[in-house]
Amino acid sequence: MPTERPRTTADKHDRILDAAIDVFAEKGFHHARISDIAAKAEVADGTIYLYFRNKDDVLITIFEEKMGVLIEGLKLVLEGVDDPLERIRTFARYHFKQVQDHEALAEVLQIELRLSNKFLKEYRPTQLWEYLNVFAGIVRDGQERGVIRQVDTFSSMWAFFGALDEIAMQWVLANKERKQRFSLDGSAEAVADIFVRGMAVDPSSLTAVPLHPSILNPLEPL
Amino acid sequence: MPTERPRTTADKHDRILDAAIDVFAEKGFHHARISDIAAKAEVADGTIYLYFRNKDDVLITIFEEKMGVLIEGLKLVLEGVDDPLERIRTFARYHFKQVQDHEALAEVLQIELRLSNKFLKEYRPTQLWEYLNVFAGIVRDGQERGVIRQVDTFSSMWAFFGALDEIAMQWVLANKERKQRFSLDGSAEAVADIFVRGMAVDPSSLTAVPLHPSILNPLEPL
Amino acid sequence: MPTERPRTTADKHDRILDAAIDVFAEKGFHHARISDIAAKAEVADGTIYLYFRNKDDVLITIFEEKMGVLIEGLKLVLEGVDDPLERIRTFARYHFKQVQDHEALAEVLQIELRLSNKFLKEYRPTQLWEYLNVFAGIVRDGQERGVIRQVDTFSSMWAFFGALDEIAMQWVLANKERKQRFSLDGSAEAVADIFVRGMAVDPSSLTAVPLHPSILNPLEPL
Amino acid sequence: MPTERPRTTADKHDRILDAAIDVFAEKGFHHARISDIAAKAEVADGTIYLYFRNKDDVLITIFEEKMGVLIEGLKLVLEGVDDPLERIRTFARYHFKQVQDHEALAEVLQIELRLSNKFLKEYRPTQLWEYLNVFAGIVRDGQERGVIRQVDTFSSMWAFFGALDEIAMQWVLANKERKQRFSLDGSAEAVADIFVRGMAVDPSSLTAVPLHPSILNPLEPL
DNA sequence: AATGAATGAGCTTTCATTCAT
DNA sequence: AATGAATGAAAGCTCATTCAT
Repeated sequence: MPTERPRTTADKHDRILDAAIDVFAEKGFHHARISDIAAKAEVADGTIYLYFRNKDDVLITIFEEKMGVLIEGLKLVLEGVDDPLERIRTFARYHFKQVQDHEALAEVLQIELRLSNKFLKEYRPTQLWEYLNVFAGIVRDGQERGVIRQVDTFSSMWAFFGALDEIAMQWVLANKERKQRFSLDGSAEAVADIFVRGMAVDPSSLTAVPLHPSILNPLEPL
Repeated sequence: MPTERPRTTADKHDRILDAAIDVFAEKGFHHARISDIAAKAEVADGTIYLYFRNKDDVLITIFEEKMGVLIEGLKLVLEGVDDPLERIRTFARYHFKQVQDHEALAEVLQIELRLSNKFLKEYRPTQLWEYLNVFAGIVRDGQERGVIRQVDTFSSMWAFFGALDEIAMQWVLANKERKQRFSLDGSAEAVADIFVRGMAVDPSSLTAVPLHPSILNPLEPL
Repeated sequence: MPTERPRTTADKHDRILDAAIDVFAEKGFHHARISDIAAKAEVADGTIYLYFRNKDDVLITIFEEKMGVLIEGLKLVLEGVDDPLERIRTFARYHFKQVQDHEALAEVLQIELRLSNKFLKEYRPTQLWEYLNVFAGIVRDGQERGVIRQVDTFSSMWAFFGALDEIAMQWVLANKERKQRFSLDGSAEAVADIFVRGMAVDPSSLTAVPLHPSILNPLEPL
Repeated sequence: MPTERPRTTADKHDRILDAAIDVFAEKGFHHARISDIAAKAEVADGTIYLYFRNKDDVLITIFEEKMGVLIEGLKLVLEGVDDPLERIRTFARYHFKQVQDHEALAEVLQIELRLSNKFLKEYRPTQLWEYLNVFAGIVRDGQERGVIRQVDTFSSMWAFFGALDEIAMQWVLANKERKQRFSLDGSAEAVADIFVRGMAVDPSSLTAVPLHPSILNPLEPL
């Protein structure tokens, strides 16, 4: 099976994926050529087909493997937090932290991923569901503990992810100059605050969070 | 300029656009051929280039014109509502109502639009900003009236849109069988409730909204 | 017959031809669009087809009509010259004078005419043969009068025309700056001198023509 | 760079070029399809783009490479001739010999080359200038030796080339039947004789060349 | 006679994928 | 396992020409 990583040359698999992330981020999935990826990974074009079924498979593998790492990391940071409401804030902070730390990957996961019809129409993004399931778990736990309202799990988890995702996309799409005035940290607090208060049983008990304006001129199109 | 509608044959412009919405929704932007659109619109391939510069222009025009209509409609329904918090609920209901009533258009606006690199990387979606500006206006008004907290406008508006958009995408991507068990109406209330409570100055005054589970098996991947 | 000029609107025929000369000269035959010609002639695209069979016909008509005028003019200037050798010089001077006075037309006749496969492979340029026949007549007359050697008529007439044509093409292709340093008048004398001496029975009787260098840096490619 | 010949498959480059010469000669540059050339060269369409940038590049490469060979050959035959006036005759004979020996190539160089706007308006035919420079060199040498008059180098070299070129074109354009009655050898002597006598310091010393009529009915249009 | 909107045939070029070495 | 030359399908766009008005 070509997708399975040959042990002896494990680094080629990763070199191709890393090259693909850069090329996809720079040119977009559809304009990225296999030969671009091959050149950047310093392998022959044909070699890519020893490790991946096709171009779509490269994209999907990026998604699977990188999401796997993200989920691992997410679970790790959540281990250190007990309060369900605080865990929601931690989730939001973690999400934006990863976007900032892995900008090219973020661009691919945010944007280019959607460029693959294969992905949107045939592929079932299992890993995305697992990522969301972590949120659903927090909510269920909070409900059992009586600190989170009986909100609709499906709607709230997709709403939460959609909120994070959309803001991340705005950040990814922002140019350099605008990025400097764009505080993802501020956005993390703002979004988390809305969801925490919106889902808490007793929002009045929450300490007021000072306003962290995420960006100047919020209504000026990018 | 080819994009300008010749007065004498006004309907061809619209016929092409409507055909394009259907074809884009069915095949996706990249797999849709100009000849598919032409055939569905019952015009010659070349005729499309009398009305639009190129394939991208067809997509962008769909966006511009249809978003314009949506914004008009949104403003209209909001005119009948005074309370800022209730206006937020109205916004969410309107958004999902449109998705349900114009499914093919929704699919294009949700998904295919993003397939165009042109759109994401060069085009500035002014109309989207105007759509969001309506939400920002509600928030500012609510803050002046003292019913909405001093939330970060930029983060909250994109979070709100991202939440609506993501749920709408899940609905659009759902198959028939799953769509039947998927209540967008329920989602509208759920999402609106989170944002209203999350941004309200005094959430405790709000009547408890009964849970409308939007979907069964929330965690079963589509 | 569409090529026949309708008497009532004679000017449209000419306006189209003149517009076509300019457009062909500027863009080249193959890159010139019928709509370009129509726009410049201030008529509708379809109108051109009332006067000409097709695009090729426009080019061929330019050739036929304009060559006709050139032949008329050539015969006129030759009427005033008796000596066969001097008539050859007059021919050369006339040829280059026309090129200079009708630059766009020259460009079309020199270059664009050859772009039409129709012209080169199917069309018989009768008018060109008549133009050359004038030269052949001069040669025959000179031979009868005993001042011109028994040269091969066919070779000498095409050689003469080729010499004039090639130099004219270099002038037409030259840019502005180079054209200023390029004396077609000088070239006329130089070429005529070679042919006159080359074909004269008694070249030693000819007065030496002072050198008129036609251009500086003769070997610097255009 | 695709134009650079990969060493391992050297013959494909030449096979494509030779196929292109035949196809261009038969159909003309504009009507020749890449797929025609590919079929004749027995390669895939795409393969052509591994060796050439585009269709224009195929034509230009034909010109560059074949002219290079012609220049080599010209210099070679001239090496064996010392007298400048005789070298001019040798040049003319060589030119027409090549036209006869490489008819398809001649047709492309004569005619189709001019069909490419790229060639005439952007490309600088350096090799053509080098070809002419050989003639200029003969003239300068003859002038130093005192056997050639102080003729204008630029005018005389283009006139000489134009004369050869025009007669070659008439031969190329002639049909089979007419070609049989068309003696390029006779034309070579006739043209050379005019130029030699026209440029010689002392034409009277030259032995009279017997008339070789190049063609019957010189004035009957092809 | 004149218009110009509409037609649709036609073709270069790209690039994911294959496979002989 | 690795290479990279070769393949060939696929489609957006142009523009000469037509014809209803």
